[in-house]
Amino acid sequence: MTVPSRSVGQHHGDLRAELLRAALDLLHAGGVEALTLRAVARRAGVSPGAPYHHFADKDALLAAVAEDGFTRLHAALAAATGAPPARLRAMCAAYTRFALSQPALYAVMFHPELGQSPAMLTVANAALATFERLVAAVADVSPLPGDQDRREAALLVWALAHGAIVLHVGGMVRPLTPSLIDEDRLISQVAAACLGLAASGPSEDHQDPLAQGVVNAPPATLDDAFSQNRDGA
Amino acid sequence: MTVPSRSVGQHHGDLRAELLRAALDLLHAGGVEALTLRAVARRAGVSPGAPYHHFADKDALLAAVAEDGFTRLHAALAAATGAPPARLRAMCAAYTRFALSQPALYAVMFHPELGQSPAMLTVANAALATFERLVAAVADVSPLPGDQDRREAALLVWALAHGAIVLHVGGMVRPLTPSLIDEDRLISQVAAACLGLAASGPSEDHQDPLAQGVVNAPPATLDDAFSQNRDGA
DNA sequence: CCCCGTGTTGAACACTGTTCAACTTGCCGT
DNA sequence: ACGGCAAGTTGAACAGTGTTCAACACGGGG
Repeated sequence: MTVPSRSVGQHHGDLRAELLRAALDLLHAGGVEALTLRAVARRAGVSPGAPYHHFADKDALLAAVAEDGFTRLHAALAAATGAPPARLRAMCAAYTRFALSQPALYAVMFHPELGQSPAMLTVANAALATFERLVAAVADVSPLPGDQDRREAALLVWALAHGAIVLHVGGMVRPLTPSLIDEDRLISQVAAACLGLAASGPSEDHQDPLAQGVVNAPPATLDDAFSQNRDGA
Repeated sequence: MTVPSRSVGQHHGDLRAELLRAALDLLHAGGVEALTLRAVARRAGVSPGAPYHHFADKDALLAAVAEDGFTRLHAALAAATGAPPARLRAMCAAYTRFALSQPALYAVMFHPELGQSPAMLTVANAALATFERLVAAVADVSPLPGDQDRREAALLVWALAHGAIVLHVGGMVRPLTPSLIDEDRLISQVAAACLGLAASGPSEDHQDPLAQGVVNAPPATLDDAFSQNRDGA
């Protein structure tokens, strides 16, 4: 059988990794549309049919690229430190910075009609788990409104960050509000909004140190609306 | 000169509209990747080079499709009625329903590395203006936190809805939390979260009627705020 | 030593977006 | 009423894409 994961290959020493590297280079250089299978093979110095011995499909290559991206995103999120409330802000900043620093990779990761493997979803799930744990930590400080599930709250935090980033890099926001939202401001906006969304319990008793940013909404008390919506569904 | 917008064409009575219609049909039937320029021409019964006399590019066709989509989205948003807080919920529901009922069109509208024309951005801006006015109305009821700009608040509302929808239809959320988020639940979540995000002022004094049905809450008694928003527009 | 299987090639196929010379067709001026 | 003009359309072509496949090279095991 000779498990194929360790067969280093004859001609090029493990071509698979080199293909992934070439794909990332092309993605970083020329965007998503420059990431063609033939160009990847060309850049790796092999024939156009060679990648099919390492990836079943172009989508499989894309999925592998996305998986790698999610791994690095997970690491970037895990590197955000601090006490729970401030850490959520640091995490949102790390997330936004990751996406804005390599938007093409981010697009591949999240626009995956182009390739979406179970392995990729596993890593994506791990990244979400980081968010989820953090939202749970924030919820310990100021409890989540109603009986809102922490995973759903984390999902909403993720959705807000993702939506803001996608609208921004997709060129939707910038022409709408020219020069009003730059990158740093976007980071602050997302971080502040995520904080307000994740932990929207009463907090005027303890002044959080997170209240110093650009916008930073003081949390409110809409718990009843949330909870009443929750039990109805 | 004979302004070309009214030349109905010789062979087919205005082919441009028929091409757009064919594109929408293909989009609805087979998704984004089925929307090929040749297939559009095939479905309209013309040769593959014919569309180039009505659209400069494939991206121009896509942009026209997106523009039409934004027009219909704008109409759907404007059709959401009710007093400000409940109306924001109805609007989120209308938005989510629009996106979920035709996800391929929504993808074309918002993933526009494929075609993005000034006309399309104008219509998109109009749709955002609807959100913005509504957020302003909600802000009149319960003021926005801090000195947060209303346009930015509307953008964040939009970002949250967009992110949740994209993660949902992109298959990111479903496999992560299987069978936990269905469409109705997503609508409720987005609506509730948008409400919490847009108007995060104290609200325990007046029990909002927005806390009941999933969509289309009966109107409340906050018309003054709404009218105040209306005359401003 | 030869054989065998993995890895690779390069040519092929069907398809895409795009261009262009030639042709058709309706409208307008004279 | 007729000829000409310009817009509309065609169908073939080109480059480039994803994908497949018979043939070939090269390593290690008998």
